[in-house]
Amino acid sequence: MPTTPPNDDAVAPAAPPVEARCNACPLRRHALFEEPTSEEIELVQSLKKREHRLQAGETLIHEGQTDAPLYTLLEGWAFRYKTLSDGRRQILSFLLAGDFIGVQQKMGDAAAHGVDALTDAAFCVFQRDSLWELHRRSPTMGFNITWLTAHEESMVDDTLLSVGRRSAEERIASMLILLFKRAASLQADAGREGVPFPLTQQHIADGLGLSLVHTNKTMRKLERRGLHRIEGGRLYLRDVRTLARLADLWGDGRPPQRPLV
Amino acid sequence: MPTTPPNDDAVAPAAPPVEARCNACPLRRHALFEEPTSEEIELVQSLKKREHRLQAGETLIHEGQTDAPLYTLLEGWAFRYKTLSDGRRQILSFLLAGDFIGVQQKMGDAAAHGVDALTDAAFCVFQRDSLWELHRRSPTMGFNITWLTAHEESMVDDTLLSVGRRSAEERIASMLILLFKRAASLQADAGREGVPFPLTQQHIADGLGLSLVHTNKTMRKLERRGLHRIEGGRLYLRDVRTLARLADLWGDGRPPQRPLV
DNA sequence: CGACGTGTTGATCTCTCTCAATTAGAGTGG
DNA sequence: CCACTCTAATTGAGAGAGATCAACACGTCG
Repeated sequence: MPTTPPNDDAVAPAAPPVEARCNACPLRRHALFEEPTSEEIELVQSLKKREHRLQAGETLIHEGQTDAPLYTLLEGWAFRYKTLSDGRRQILSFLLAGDFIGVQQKMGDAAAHGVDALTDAAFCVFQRDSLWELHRRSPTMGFNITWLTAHEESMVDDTLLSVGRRSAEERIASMLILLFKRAASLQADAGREGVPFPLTQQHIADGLGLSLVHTNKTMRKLERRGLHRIEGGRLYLRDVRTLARLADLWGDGRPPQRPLV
Repeated sequence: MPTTPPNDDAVAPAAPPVEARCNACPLRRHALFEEPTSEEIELVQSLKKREHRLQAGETLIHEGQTDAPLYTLLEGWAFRYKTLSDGRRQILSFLLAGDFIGVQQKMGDAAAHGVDALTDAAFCVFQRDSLWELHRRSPTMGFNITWLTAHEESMVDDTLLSVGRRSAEERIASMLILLFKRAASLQADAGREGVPFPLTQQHIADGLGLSLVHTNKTMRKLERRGLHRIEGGRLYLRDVRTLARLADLWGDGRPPQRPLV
Protein backbone atom coordinates (compact mmCIF):
# COMPACT_ATOMS: atom_id res chain seq x y z
CA MET A 1 0.00 0.00 0.00
CA PRO A 2 1.51 3.33 -1.00
CA THR A 3 2.20 5.60 1.93
CA THR A 4 0.87 8.55 0.03
CA PRO A 5 -1.94 7.52 -2.29
CA PRO A 6 -1.95 9.89 -5.26
CA ASN A 7 -5.48 11.11 -4.92
CA ASP A 8 -6.52 10.22 -1.47
CA ASP A 9 -8.57 13.37 -1.55
CA ALA A 10 -11.12 11.34 -3.48
CA VAL A 11 -11.85 9.55 -0.26
CA ALA A 12 -12.92 12.73 1.44
CA PRO A 13 -14.05 15.16 -1.23
CA ALA A 14 -15.71 18.42 -0.45
CA ALA A 15 -18.78 16.38 0.43
CA PRO A 16 -22.03 17.89 -0.75
CA PRO A 17 -24.68 17.78 1.93
CA VAL A 18 -25.73 14.17 2.04
CA GLU A 19 -29.35 15.14 1.86
CA ALA A 20 -28.94 16.64 -1.55
CA ARG A 21 -27.31 13.45 -2.66
CA CYS A 22 -30.17 11.14 -1.80
CA ASN A 23 -32.64 13.47 -3.36
CA ALA A 24 -30.77 13.24 -6.60
CA CYS A 25 -30.08 9.52 -6.28
CA PRO A 26 -29.84 7.86 -9.69
CA LEU A 27 -31.79 5.00 -8.20
CA ARG A 28 -34.83 7.15 -8.65
CA ARG A 29 -34.44 7.02 -12.39
CA HIS A 30 -35.56 3.43 -12.36
CA ALA A 31 -39.15 3.04 -13.36
CA LEU A 32 -40.25 2.56 -9.83
CA PHE A 33 -43.68 1.98 -8.60
CA GLU A 34 -44.10 5.56 -7.51
CA GLU A 35 -42.02 8.52 -6.54
CA PRO A 36 -40.68 8.01 -3.06
CA THR A 37 -42.11 10.29 -0.43
CA SER A 38 -39.78 12.61 1.41
CA GLU A 39 -40.22 10.34 4.39
CA GLU A 40 -38.87 7.45 2.44
CA ILE A 41 -35.95 9.45 1.21
CA GLU A 42 -35.23 10.35 4.76
CA LEU A 43 -35.37 6.72 5.74
CA VAL A 44 -32.86 5.69 3.12
CA GLN A 45 -30.80 8.65 4.15
CA SER A 46 -30.69 7.45 7.71
CA LEU A 47 -29.59 3.98 6.70
CA LYS A 48 -26.81 5.20 4.50
CA LYS A 49 -23.54 4.71 6.25
CA ARG A 50 -21.10 6.49 4.04
CA GLU A 51 -19.79 6.86 0.54
CA HIS A 52 -16.99 4.92 -1.00
CA ARG A 53 -14.96 5.80 -4.04
CA LEU A 54 -12.91 3.55 -6.25
CA GLN A 55 -10.67 4.12 -9.19
CA ALA A 56 -11.16 2.25 -12.42
CA GLY A 57 -10.00 -1.33 -12.02
CA GLU A 58 -10.19 -1.50 -8.25
CA THR A 59 -12.37 -4.09 -6.65
CA LEU A 60 -15.32 -3.34 -4.42
CA ILE A 61 -16.14 -6.88 -3.35
CA HIS A 62 -13.81 -9.83 -3.61
CA GLU A 63 -15.17 -13.17 -4.67
CA GLY A 64 -15.72 -15.18 -1.53
CA GLN A 65 -15.60 -12.19 0.76
CA THR A 66 -17.78 -12.88 3.75
CA ASP A 67 -18.71 -9.55 5.22
CA ALA A 68 -19.61 -7.41 2.24
CA PRO A 69 -22.05 -4.62 3.01
CA LEU A 70 -24.79 -3.46 0.71
CA TYR A 71 -23.99 -0.89 -1.94
CA THR A 72 -25.65 1.34 -4.41
CA LEU A 73 -23.79 2.59 -7.43
CA LEU A 74 -23.93 6.36 -7.29
CA GLU A 75 -21.87 7.15 -10.35
CA GLY A 76 -19.57 5.40 -12.78
CA TRP A 77 -19.66 1.86 -14.10
CA ALA A 78 -18.86 -1.45 -12.44
CA PHE A 79 -19.40 -5.13 -13.08
CA ARG A 80 -20.14 -8.36 -11.26
CA TYR A 81 -18.15 -11.46 -12.14
CA LYS A 82 -17.23 -14.99 -11.18
CA THR A 83 -14.03 -16.82 -11.93
CA LEU A 84 -12.90 -20.42 -12.08
CA SER A 85 -9.80 -21.45 -10.21
CA ASP A 86 -7.68 -21.42 -13.35
CA GLY A 87 -8.57 -17.81 -14.01
CA ARG A 88 -11.32 -18.04 -16.59
CA ARG A 89 -13.67 -15.18 -15.85
CA GLN A 90 -17.33 -14.64 -16.61
CA ILE A 91 -18.80 -11.19 -16.21
CA LEU A 92 -22.36 -11.63 -14.96
CA SER A 93 -23.63 -8.12 -15.48
CA PHE A 94 -22.57 -4.56 -15.85
CA LEU A 95 -23.66 -2.04 -13.27
CA LEU A 96 -24.60 1.52 -14.04
CA ALA A 97 -25.53 4.41 -11.82
CA GLY A 98 -28.58 3.49 -9.79
CA ASP A 99 -27.92 -0.22 -9.56
CA PHE A 100 -28.00 -2.24 -6.39
CA ILE A 101 -25.09 -4.36 -5.33
CA GLY A 102 -24.91 -7.26 -2.96
CA VAL A 103 -28.51 -8.25 -2.38
CA GLN A 104 -27.63 -11.66 -3.75
CA GLN A 105 -25.67 -12.91 -0.82
CA LYS A 106 -27.51 -14.18 2.15
CA MET A 107 -26.51 -12.16 5.13
CA GLY A 108 -23.37 -13.37 6.75
CA ASP A 109 -22.66 -15.53 3.78
CA ALA A 110 -19.83 -15.45 1.31
CA ALA A 111 -20.19 -13.24 -1.72
CA ALA A 112 -20.93 -15.45 -4.67
CA HIS A 113 -19.36 -13.02 -7.06
CA GLY A 114 -16.84 -10.22 -7.18
CA VAL A 115 -17.50 -6.62 -8.11
CA ASP A 116 -14.94 -4.38 -9.80
CA ALA A 117 -15.13 -0.76 -10.79
CA LEU A 118 -14.95 -0.27 -14.53
CA THR A 119 -14.46 3.45 -14.31
CA ASP A 120 -13.77 5.67 -11.36
CA ALA A 121 -16.91 5.18 -9.35
CA ALA A 122 -18.76 6.23 -6.24
CA PHE A 123 -20.88 3.93 -4.09
CA CYS A 124 -23.27 4.45 -1.23
CA VAL A 125 -22.61 2.04 1.59
CA PHE A 126 -25.34 0.50 3.71
CA GLN A 127 -25.16 -1.95 6.53
CA ARG A 128 -26.15 -5.41 5.58
CA ASP A 129 -29.18 -5.44 7.86
CA SER A 130 -30.57 -2.21 6.50
CA LEU A 131 -32.15 -4.32 3.83
CA TRP A 132 -34.36 -5.67 6.54
CA GLU A 133 -34.83 -2.28 8.13
CA LEU A 134 -35.98 -0.87 4.85
CA HIS A 135 -38.54 -3.60 4.40
CA ARG A 136 -39.78 -3.20 7.92
CA ARG A 137 -40.10 0.53 7.88
CA SER A 138 -41.25 1.04 4.33
CA PRO A 139 -43.03 -1.79 2.60
CA THR A 140 -43.15 0.37 -0.49
CA MET A 141 -39.39 0.61 -0.68
CA GLY A 142 -39.15 -3.06 0.19
CA PHE A 143 -41.40 -3.86 -2.69
CA ASN A 144 -39.33 -1.71 -4.98
CA ILE A 145 -36.24 -3.59 -3.97
CA THR A 146 -37.67 -6.99 -4.73
CA TRP A 147 -38.76 -5.60 -8.03
CA LEU A 148 -35.31 -4.21 -8.70
CA THR A 149 -33.77 -7.53 -7.79
CA ALA A 150 -36.11 -9.34 -10.11
CA HIS A 151 -35.21 -6.89 -12.84
CA GLU A 152 -31.55 -7.56 -12.29
CA GLU A 153 -32.25 -11.23 -12.74
CA SER A 154 -34.05 -10.67 -15.99
CA MET A 155 -30.95 -8.96 -17.33
CA VAL A 156 -28.86 -11.97 -16.42
CA ASP A 157 -31.49 -14.11 -18.12
CA ASP A 158 -30.96 -12.13 -21.30
CA THR A 159 -27.24 -12.61 -21.14
CA LEU A 160 -27.67 -16.31 -20.51
CA LEU A 161 -29.78 -16.59 -23.63
CA SER A 162 -27.04 -14.84 -25.59
CA VAL A 163 -24.18 -16.86 -24.24
CA GLY A 164 -26.04 -20.12 -24.50
CA ARG A 165 -27.67 -19.77 -27.87
CA ARG A 166 -26.49 -16.81 -29.90
CA SER A 167 -23.51 -16.73 -32.28
CA ALA A 168 -20.64 -14.36 -31.57
CA GLU A 169 -22.01 -11.83 -34.01
CA GLU A 170 -25.46 -11.99 -32.49
CA ARG A 171 -24.15 -11.74 -28.96
CA ILE A 172 -22.20 -8.62 -29.69
CA ALA A 173 -25.06 -6.97 -31.52
CA SER A 174 -27.30 -7.78 -28.59
CA MET A 175 -24.91 -6.46 -25.98
CA LEU A 176 -24.27 -3.24 -27.85
CA ILE A 177 -27.95 -2.49 -28.08
CA LEU A 178 -28.75 -3.38 -24.50
CA LEU A 179 -25.85 -1.43 -23.03
CA PHE A 180 -26.55 1.49 -25.28
CA LYS A 181 -30.11 1.65 -24.06
CA ARG A 182 -29.12 1.50 -20.45
CA ALA A 183 -26.47 4.14 -20.80
CA ALA A 184 -28.70 6.34 -22.90
CA SER A 185 -31.45 6.26 -20.33
CA LEU A 186 -29.09 7.94 -17.89
CA GLN A 187 -28.52 10.84 -20.24
CA ALA A 188 -30.58 13.84 -21.07
CA ASP A 189 -30.04 13.55 -24.80
CA ALA A 190 -30.97 9.86 -24.84
CA GLY A 191 -27.77 8.97 -26.62
CA ARG A 192 -28.14 11.05 -29.73
CA GLU A 193 -24.45 11.83 -29.51
CA GLY A 194 -23.48 8.34 -28.45
CA VAL A 195 -23.05 7.13 -24.90
CA PRO A 196 -20.00 6.65 -22.68
CA PHE A 197 -18.57 3.20 -23.22
CA PRO A 198 -15.77 2.28 -20.83
CA LEU A 199 -15.54 -1.46 -21.61
CA THR A 200 -12.42 -2.91 -23.12
CA GLN A 201 -12.79 -5.76 -25.57
CA GLN A 202 -11.66 -8.06 -22.79
CA HIS A 203 -14.70 -7.04 -20.76
CA ILE A 204 -16.96 -7.64 -23.69
CA ALA A 205 -15.40 -11.04 -24.27
CA ASP A 206 -15.77 -11.99 -20.61
CA GLY A 207 -19.34 -10.81 -20.59
CA LEU A 208 -20.27 -12.84 -23.63
CA GLY A 209 -18.31 -15.99 -23.05
CA LEU A 210 -16.02 -15.38 -26.02
CA SER A 211 -12.27 -15.19 -26.44
CA LEU A 212 -10.65 -11.81 -26.74
CA VAL A 213 -9.39 -12.45 -30.24
CA HIS A 214 -12.67 -13.66 -31.61
CA THR A 215 -14.45 -10.73 -30.00
CA ASN A 216 -12.12 -8.35 -31.74
CA LYS A 217 -12.53 -9.96 -35.13
CA THR A 218 -16.27 -10.04 -34.85
CA MET A 219 -16.54 -6.45 -33.71
CA ARG A 220 -14.35 -5.26 -36.54
CA LYS A 221 -16.64 -7.02 -38.95
CA LEU A 222 -19.71 -5.31 -37.53
CA GLU A 223 -17.94 -2.00 -37.52
CA ARG A 224 -16.85 -2.37 -41.16
CA ARG A 225 -20.44 -3.12 -42.03
CA GLY A 226 -21.26 0.26 -40.58
CA LEU A 227 -23.41 -1.02 -37.74
CA HIS A 228 -21.64 0.73 -34.92
CA ARG A 229 -18.57 2.70 -33.96
CA ILE A 230 -16.61 3.00 -30.76
CA GLU A 231 -14.36 5.96 -30.46
CA GLY A 232 -12.93 8.01 -27.69
CA GLY A 233 -14.64 5.89 -25.09
CA ARG A 234 -18.06 6.45 -26.60
CA LEU A 235 -20.36 4.06 -28.39
CA TYR A 236 -22.35 5.15 -31.42
CA LEU A 237 -24.98 2.92 -32.95
CA ARG A 238 -25.14 3.65 -36.63
CA ASP A 239 -27.69 1.08 -37.73
CA VAL A 240 -29.80 -0.01 -34.83
CA ARG A 241 -32.32 -1.72 -37.02
CA THR A 242 -29.78 -4.10 -38.51
CA LEU A 243 -28.17 -4.69 -35.15
CA ALA A 244 -31.53 -5.51 -33.64
CA ARG A 245 -32.37 -7.87 -36.45
CA LEU A 246 -29.01 -9.56 -36.04
CA ALA A 247 -29.54 -9.96 -32.32
CA ASP A 248 -33.09 -11.19 -32.81
CA LEU A 249 -34.13 -8.55 -30.33
CA TRP A 250 -37.78 -7.65 -30.08
CA GLY A 251 -37.73 -3.88 -29.92
CA ASP A 252 -39.88 -2.95 -26.99
CA GLY A 253 -42.96 -4.90 -27.82
CA ARG A 254 -43.95 -8.47 -27.46
CA PRO A 255 -42.21 -11.18 -29.39
CA PRO A 256 -43.51 -11.62 -32.90
CA GLN A 257 -45.71 -14.65 -33.24
CA ARG A 258 -43.54 -17.19 -34.91
CA PRO A 259 -45.04 -19.78 -37.19
CA LEU A 260 -45.99 -22.96 -35.38
CA VAL A 261 -43.82 -24.93 -37.77
CA MET B 1 -55.73 -37.34 -24.84
CA PRO B 2 -56.58 -40.75 -23.43
CA THR B 3 -60.17 -41.07 -22.34
CA THR B 4 -59.14 -42.87 -19.18
CA PRO B 5 -55.76 -41.64 -18.05
CA PRO B 6 -54.16 -44.21 -15.78
CA ASN B 7 -53.84 -41.88 -12.85
CA ASP B 8 -56.32 -39.15 -13.50
CA ASP B 9 -57.02 -39.21 -9.82
CA ALA B 10 -53.96 -37.01 -9.49
CA VAL B 11 -55.93 -34.23 -11.11
CA ALA B 12 -58.64 -34.18 -8.49
CA PRO B 13 -57.37 -35.97 -5.44
CA ALA B 14 -59.28 -36.03 -2.23
CA ALA B 15 -58.17 -32.46 -1.67
CA PRO B 16 -56.81 -31.90 1.79
CA PRO B 17 -58.15 -28.80 3.46
CA VAL B 18 -56.32 -25.88 1.93
CA GLU B 19 -55.11 -24.83 5.30
CA ALA B 20 -53.19 -28.01 5.70
CA ARG B 21 -51.63 -27.33 2.34
CA CYS B 22 -50.12 -23.99 3.26
CA ASN B 23 -48.88 -25.36 6.51
CA ALA B 24 -46.98 -27.99 4.65
CA CYS B 25 -45.88 -25.66 1.87
CA PRO B 26 -42.54 -26.70 0.41
CA LEU B 27 -41.65 -23.04 0.35
CA ARG B 28 -41.00 -23.38 4.02
CA ARG B 29 -38.12 -25.70 3.35
CA HIS B 30 -36.11 -22.79 2.09
CA ALA B 31 -33.68 -21.54 4.63
CA LEU B 32 -35.83 -18.59 5.49
CA PHE B 33 -35.13 -15.94 7.97
CA GLU B 34 -37.44 -17.44 10.52
CA GLU B 35 -40.37 -19.75 10.70
CA PRO B 36 -43.47 -17.92 9.56
CA THR B 37 -45.98 -17.20 12.26
CA SER B 38 -49.43 -18.68 11.95
CA GLU B 39 -50.61 -15.19 11.13
CA GLU B 40 -48.32 -15.06 8.17
CA ILE B 41 -49.43 -18.44 6.98
CA GLU B 42 -52.97 -17.23 7.22
CA LEU B 43 -52.06 -14.17 5.19
CA VAL B 44 -50.54 -16.20 2.40
CA GLN B 45 -53.52 -18.47 2.64
CA SER B 46 -55.86 -15.58 2.07
CA LEU B 47 -53.97 -14.37 -0.96
CA LYS B 48 -53.89 -17.75 -2.58
CA LYS B 49 -56.42 -17.85 -5.33
CA ARG B 50 -56.46 -21.47 -6.34
CA GLU B 51 -54.36 -24.38 -7.40
CA HIS B 52 -53.44 -25.28 -10.90
CA ARG B 53 -52.26 -28.60 -12.21
CA LEU B 54 -50.34 -29.37 -15.35
CA GLN B 55 -49.18 -32.52 -17.00
CA ALA B 56 -45.59 -33.02 -17.98
CA GLY B 57 -44.79 -30.93 -21.03
CA GLU B 58 -47.65 -28.46 -20.72
CA THR B 59 -46.84 -24.81 -20.43
CA LEU B 60 -47.72 -22.63 -17.49
CA ILE B 61 -46.65 -19.28 -18.90
CA HIS B 62 -46.11 -18.53 -22.55
CA GLU B 63 -43.21 -16.35 -23.58
CA GLY B 64 -44.57 -12.88 -24.08
CA GLN B 65 -47.80 -13.56 -22.25
CA THR B 66 -49.01 -10.32 -20.73
CA ASP B 67 -51.29 -11.25 -17.89
CA ALA B 68 -49.48 -14.02 -16.09
CA PRO B 69 -50.29 -14.29 -12.40
CA LEU B 70 -47.85 -15.23 -9.68
CA TYR B 71 -47.20 -18.87 -8.95
CA THR B 72 -45.55 -21.08 -6.46
CA LEU B 73 -44.46 -24.57 -7.41
CA LEU B 74 -46.19 -26.91 -4.99
CA GLU B 75 -44.96 -30.19 -6.38
CA GLY B 76 -43.22 -31.53 -9.43
CA TRP B 77 -40.54 -29.95 -11.62
CA ALA B 78 -40.73 -27.11 -14.12
CA PHE B 79 -38.35 -24.83 -15.97
CA ARG B 80 -38.06 -21.26 -17.20
CA TYR B 81 -36.80 -20.62 -20.73
CA LYS B 82 -36.37 -18.14 -23.51
CA THR B 83 -36.30 -18.79 -27.22
CA LEU B 84 -35.01 -17.02 -30.29
CA SER B 85 -37.34 -16.59 -33.21
CA ASP B 86 -35.75 -19.46 -35.13
CA GLY B 87 -36.47 -21.84 -32.29
CA ARG B 88 -33.18 -22.00 -30.45
CA ARG B 89 -34.06 -22.40 -26.79
CA GLN B 90 -32.18 -21.61 -23.62
CA ILE B 91 -33.41 -22.98 -20.34
CA LEU B 92 -32.74 -20.35 -17.70
CA SER B 93 -33.38 -22.41 -14.61
CA PHE B 94 -35.10 -25.47 -13.32
CA LEU B 95 -37.81 -25.08 -10.73
CA LEU B 96 -38.40 -27.48 -7.89
CA ALA B 97 -41.05 -27.63 -5.23
CA GLY B 98 -41.00 -24.43 -3.23
CA ASP B 99 -39.82 -22.14 -5.98
CA PHE B 100 -41.40 -18.85 -6.91
CA ILE B 101 -42.52 -18.12 -10.43
CA GLY B 102 -43.22 -14.87 -12.14
CA VAL B 103 -41.75 -12.24 -9.87
CA GLN B 104 -39.52 -11.20 -12.75
CA GLN B 105 -42.12 -9.52 -14.83
CA LYS B 106 -43.18 -6.06 -13.94
CA MET B 107 -46.87 -6.05 -13.31
CA GLY B 108 -48.88 -5.69 -16.41
CA ASP B 109 -45.84 -6.37 -18.48
CA ALA B 110 -45.06 -9.19 -20.85
CA ALA B 111 -43.46 -12.29 -19.43
CA ALA B 112 -39.82 -12.26 -20.40
CA HIS B 113 -39.65 -16.01 -20.34
CA GLY B 114 -41.83 -19.07 -20.66
CA VAL B 115 -42.43 -21.71 -18.01
CA ASP B 116 -43.15 -25.35 -18.81
CA ALA B 117 -43.89 -28.26 -16.54
CA LEU B 118 -41.21 -30.92 -16.66
CA THR B 119 -43.25 -33.47 -14.77
CA ASP B 120 -46.87 -33.47 -13.76
CA ALA B 121 -46.94 -30.52 -11.44
CA ALA B 122 -49.11 -28.51 -9.09
CA PHE B 123 -48.94 -24.77 -8.66
CA CYS B 124 -50.46 -22.29 -6.23
CA VAL B 125 -51.90 -19.31 -8.01
CA PHE B 126 -51.77 -15.79 -6.65
CA GLN B 127 -53.01 -12.56 -8.06
CA ARG B 128 -50.31 -10.40 -9.44
CA ASP B 129 -50.84 -7.65 -6.90
CA SER B 130 -50.63 -9.98 -3.96
CA LEU B 131 -46.90 -9.48 -4.18
CA TRP B 132 -47.55 -5.95 -3.06
CA GLU B 133 -50.15 -7.02 -0.52
CA LEU B 134 -47.69 -9.41 1.01
CA HIS B 135 -45.08 -6.72 1.36
CA ARG B 136 -47.55 -4.32 2.83
CA ARG B 137 -49.04 -6.68 5.34
CA SER B 138 -45.98 -8.62 6.31
CA PRO B 139 -42.59 -7.01 5.87
CA THR B 140 -41.06 -10.25 7.06
CA MET B 141 -42.58 -12.18 4.22
CA GLY B 142 -41.71 -9.37 1.87
CA PHE B 143 -38.13 -9.56 2.96
CA ASN B 144 -38.12 -13.29 2.46
CA ILE B 145 -39.35 -12.82 -1.05
CA THR B 146 -36.65 -10.41 -2.03
CA TRP B 147 -34.19 -12.82 -0.57
CA LEU B 148 -35.70 -15.69 -2.50
CA THR B 149 -35.57 -13.64 -5.68
CA ALA B 150 -31.95 -12.78 -5.07
CA HIS B 151 -31.24 -16.45 -4.50
CA GLU B 152 -32.88 -17.32 -7.79
CA GLU B 153 -30.59 -14.87 -9.48
CA SER B 154 -27.52 -16.39 -7.93
CA MET B 155 -28.51 -19.71 -9.46
CA VAL B 156 -28.74 -18.10 -12.87
CA ASP B 157 -25.35 -16.55 -12.20
CA ASP B 158 -23.93 -20.00 -11.66
CA THR B 159 -25.37 -21.24 -14.90
CA LEU B 160 -24.03 -18.25 -16.74
CA LEU B 161 -20.55 -19.01 -15.47
CA SER B 162 -20.93 -22.56 -16.73
CA VAL B 163 -22.30 -21.70 -20.12
CA GLY B 164 -19.85 -18.89 -20.66
CA ARG B 165 -16.65 -20.40 -19.39
CA ARG B 166 -16.86 -24.12 -18.71
CA SER B 167 -16.25 -26.94 -21.19
CA ALA B 168 -19.04 -29.36 -21.98
CA GLU B 169 -17.68 -31.89 -19.53
CA GLU B 170 -17.36 -29.32 -16.78
CA ARG B 171 -20.83 -27.94 -17.41
CA ILE B 172 -22.46 -31.31 -17.10
CA ALA B 173 -20.54 -32.22 -13.97
CA SER B 174 -21.58 -28.92 -12.48
CA MET B 175 -25.23 -29.28 -13.37
CA LEU B 176 -25.45 -32.83 -12.07
CA ILE B 177 -24.06 -31.82 -8.71
CA LEU B 178 -26.18 -28.71 -8.36
CA LEU B 179 -29.43 -30.40 -9.36
CA PHE B 180 -28.64 -33.37 -7.20
CA LYS B 181 -28.19 -31.15 -4.18
CA ARG B 182 -31.41 -29.30 -4.81
CA ALA B 183 -33.41 -32.45 -5.33
CA ALA B 184 -31.79 -34.18 -2.37
CA SER B 185 -32.67 -31.33 -0.06
CA LEU B 186 -36.32 -32.02 -0.74
CA GLN B 187 -36.01 -35.60 0.39
CA ALA B 188 -35.83 -37.15 3.79
CA ASP B 189 -32.97 -39.46 2.92
CA ALA B 190 -30.90 -36.64 1.42
CA GLY B 191 -30.42 -38.57 -1.78
CA ARG B 192 -28.74 -41.66 -0.45
CA GLU B 193 -30.78 -43.69 -2.91
CA GLY B 194 -30.44 -41.17 -5.69
CA VAL B 195 -32.89 -38.42 -6.52
CA PRO B 196 -35.71 -38.15 -9.06
CA PHE B 197 -34.35 -36.82 -12.32
CA PRO B 198 -36.98 -36.03 -14.93
CA LEU B 199 -34.81 -34.13 -17.42
CA THR B 200 -34.26 -35.49 -20.89
CA GLN B 201 -30.89 -34.92 -22.50
CA GLN B 202 -32.56 -32.24 -24.57
CA HIS B 203 -33.36 -30.31 -21.41
CA ILE B 204 -29.82 -30.67 -20.19
CA ALA B 205 -28.51 -29.48 -23.54
CA ASP B 206 -30.83 -26.48 -23.55
CA GLY B 207 -29.89 -25.65 -20.00
CA LEU B 208 -26.18 -25.72 -20.73
CA GLY B 209 -26.05 -24.17 -24.16
CA LEU B 210 -24.94 -27.40 -25.79
CA SER B 211 -26.25 -29.45 -28.68
CA LEU B 212 -28.20 -32.59 -27.95
CA VAL B 213 -25.66 -34.84 -29.61
CA HIS B 214 -22.67 -33.44 -27.84
CA THR B 215 -24.50 -33.57 -24.54
CA ASN B 216 -25.17 -37.22 -25.06
CA LYS B 217 -21.60 -38.05 -25.98
CA THR B 218 -20.21 -36.15 -23.05
CA MET B 219 -22.61 -37.71 -20.58
CA ARG B 220 -21.79 -41.20 -21.81
CA LYS B 221 -18.14 -40.47 -21.24
CA LEU B 222 -18.74 -39.37 -17.66
CA GLU B 223 -20.97 -42.34 -17.05
CA ARG B 224 -18.38 -44.76 -18.43
CA ARG B 225 -15.86 -43.20 -16.11
CA GLY B 226 -18.16 -44.18 -13.29
CA LEU B 227 -18.95 -40.67 -12.15
CA HIS B 228 -22.72 -40.91 -12.28
CA ARG B 229 -25.61 -42.99 -13.43
CA ILE B 230 -29.11 -42.11 -14.57
CA GLU B 231 -31.59 -44.92 -14.53
CA GLY B 232 -35.29 -45.25 -14.20
CA GLY B 233 -35.71 -41.51 -13.95
CA ARG B 234 -33.33 -41.23 -11.03
CA LEU B 235 -29.90 -39.71 -10.77
CA TYR B 236 -27.14 -41.38 -8.77
CA LEU B 237 -23.82 -39.66 -8.16
CA ARG B 238 -21.17 -42.30 -7.87
CA ASP B 239 -18.10 -40.12 -7.50
CA VAL B 240 -19.03 -36.69 -6.27
CA ARG B 241 -15.47 -35.77 -5.46
CA THR B 242 -14.30 -36.25 -9.04
CA LEU B 243 -17.38 -34.55 -10.42
CA ALA B 244 -16.82 -31.58 -8.14
CA ARG B 245 -13.18 -31.35 -9.13
CA LEU B 246 -14.15 -31.49 -12.78
CA ALA B 247 -16.71 -28.74 -12.31
CA ASP B 248 -14.29 -26.65 -10.27
CA LEU B 249 -17.02 -26.40 -7.67
CA TRP B 250 -16.12 -25.18 -4.23
CA GLY B 251 -17.93 -27.60 -1.94
CA ASP B 252 -19.84 -25.47 0.51
CA GLY B 253 -17.06 -23.30 1.74
CA ARG B 254 -15.26 -20.32 0.37
CA PRO B 255 -13.23 -20.53 -2.75
CA PRO B 256 -9.72 -21.78 -2.19
CA GLN B 257 -7.21 -19.00 -2.33
CA ARG B 258 -5.70 -19.28 -5.73
CA PRO B 259 -2.12 -18.28 -6.30
CA LEU B 260 -1.78 -14.68 -7.35
CA VAL B 261 0.08 -15.80 -10.44
C1' DC C 1 13.13 5.25 -24.71
C1' DG C 2 11.48 0.82 -23.00
C1' DA C 3 7.42 -1.16 -20.54
C1' DC C 4 2.51 -1.74 -20.65
C1' DG C 5 -2.15 -2.05 -21.87
C1' DT C 6 -5.33 -2.37 -25.67
C1' DG C 7 -6.50 -3.25 -30.25
C1' DT C 8 -5.55 -5.93 -34.82
C1' DT C 9 -4.64 -9.62 -37.86
C1' DG C 10 -3.01 -14.07 -39.72
C1' DA C 11 -2.42 -19.06 -39.08
C1' DT C 12 -3.54 -23.22 -36.99
C1' DC C 13 -6.14 -26.28 -33.94
C1' DT C 14 -10.02 -28.35 -31.63
C1' DC C 15 -14.16 -28.56 -29.35
C1' DT C 16 -18.69 -28.65 -30.48
C1' DC C 17 -22.21 -28.60 -34.03
C1' DT C 18 -24.82 -30.64 -37.79
C1' DC C 19 -26.22 -34.46 -40.52
C1' DA C 20 -27.41 -39.30 -40.70
C1' DA C 21 -28.61 -43.75 -38.91
C1' DT C 22 -29.58 -47.08 -35.56
C1' DT C 23 -31.33 -48.95 -31.11
C1' DA C 24 -34.40 -49.36 -27.32
C1' DG C 25 -38.78 -48.79 -24.86
C1' DA C 26 -43.51 -47.36 -24.26
C1' DG C 27 -47.93 -46.90 -26.06
C1' DT C 28 -51.63 -48.11 -29.80
C1' DG C 29 -54.39 -50.69 -32.71
C1' DG C 30 -55.52 -54.84 -35.08
C1' DC D 1 -49.33 -61.31 -29.55
C1' DC D 2 -47.42 -58.60 -33.22
C1' DA D 3 -46.90 -54.70 -36.45
C1' DC D 4 -46.51 -49.72 -36.10
C1' DT D 5 -45.37 -45.25 -34.21
C1' DC D 6 -43.06 -42.00 -31.29
C1' DT D 7 -39.82 -40.35 -28.20
C1' DA D 8 -35.34 -40.57 -26.12
C1' DA D 9 -30.80 -42.27 -26.23
C1' DT D 10 -26.63 -43.53 -29.06
C1' DT D 11 -22.91 -43.48 -32.33
C1' DG D 12 -20.16 -42.25 -36.43
C1' DA D 13 -18.49 -38.84 -39.79
C1' DG D 14 -17.60 -34.49 -41.57
C1' DA D 15 -17.89 -29.35 -41.08
C1' DG D 16 -17.23 -25.10 -38.75
C1' DA D 17 -17.40 -21.44 -35.34
C1' DG D 18 -14.57 -19.97 -32.16
C1' DA D 19 -10.17 -20.90 -29.34
C1' DT D 20 -5.27 -20.63 -29.08
C1' DC D 21 -0.74 -19.09 -30.58
C1' DA D 22 2.10 -15.38 -32.51
C1' DA D 23 3.18 -10.85 -34.14
C1' DC D 24 2.68 -6.30 -34.60
C1' DA D 25 0.71 -1.38 -34.18
C1' DC D 26 -0.28 2.53 -31.17
C1' DG D 27 -0.65 5.52 -27.33
C1' DT D 28 0.42 6.47 -22.55
C1' DC D 29 3.60 6.86 -18.99
C1' DG D 30 7.47 6.81 -15.76
